[in-house]
Amino acid sequence: MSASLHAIFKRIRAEGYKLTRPRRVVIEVLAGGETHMGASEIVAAVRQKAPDVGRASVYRALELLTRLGVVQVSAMGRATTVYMLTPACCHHHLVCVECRRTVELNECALRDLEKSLASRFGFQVQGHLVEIYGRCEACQDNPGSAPL
Amino acid sequence: MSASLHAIFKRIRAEGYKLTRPRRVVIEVLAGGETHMGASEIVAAVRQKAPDVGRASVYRALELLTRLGVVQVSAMGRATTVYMLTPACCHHHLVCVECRRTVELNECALRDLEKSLASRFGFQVQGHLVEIYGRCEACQDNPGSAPL
DNA sequence: TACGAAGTGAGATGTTGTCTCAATTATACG
DNA sequence: CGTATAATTGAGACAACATCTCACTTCGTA
Repeated sequence: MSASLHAIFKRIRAEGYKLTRPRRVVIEVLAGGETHMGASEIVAAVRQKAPDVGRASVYRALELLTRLGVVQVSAMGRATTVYMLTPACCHHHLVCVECRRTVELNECALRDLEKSLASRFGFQVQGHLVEIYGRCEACQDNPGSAPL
Repeated sequence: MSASLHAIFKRIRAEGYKLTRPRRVVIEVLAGGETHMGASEIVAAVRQKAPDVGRASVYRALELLTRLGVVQVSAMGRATTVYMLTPACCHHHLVCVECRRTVELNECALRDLEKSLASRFGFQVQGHLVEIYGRCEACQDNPGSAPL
């Protein structure tokens, strides 16, 4: 699914950051849980594995991991941010704007684009996220019935 | 840039929703401001044009407009959601994870994919958003110096 | 023009994210 | 293998962001 935990740990050290308990546990939680989790879910899961880890450290870990490209943040088409480990291979989301149900795709239309960006803008690409918004089959008939 | 305001207003009525003052002003603000705005910016701008509009109505309008595909929400690679009018044509973001500076692209690698999704999943595509994460040229040398 | 449903404003409430600072800990080095 | 030290942490205050409730207003229809 994504890079092995070991590889991620190594990466953190290689970038000059310490591999601390909060960081380790956050990564483990993200790797073991749903494909994408809300902040509160992550905090809860982390504190179940390691009750002495503070909330702030979870956010700080997510911040760092996002900067390193290990974690991606998405609004999933609404004003609720979710976090996920950056998938090793390309990964698109089909997000229903009514019910928020999500289909994950494993195809990629962007490999070539990504390469050209590096040379044209001097941009160091870490990964990308594609979100396609619309209504899933179920919600085309009864819009406005979103569960949340 | 995006569909004309008039077309959006028509669309709201066509979907059976009322074209109210808060909704009109939110759309005008999004059309007139930066390409993407934070929630608080939008609220401030709306209240400048129409001081009697409540905060909740701004959020409600954004919610509706998102469901209609008129507005898109993005986390811009971090835990801060921004809102923008859905661009008429394809629109990619290059988001720097260090400083959050953003480059906008006007090319599209997804037209074909989008079509095939409609038939394969019965998904009614409204639009898509591509976010490519990495470090911009300036931030490759001094990571960790993000302004926010 | 009057009616009814949809939408609204205000502010309480809930959630999410950030900050500060003394105490702790991971790593490099002797 | 200890020790120095700079990075990191935990707790909880704080701030920002988002949602909810409910009495009142307004849009669109007839």
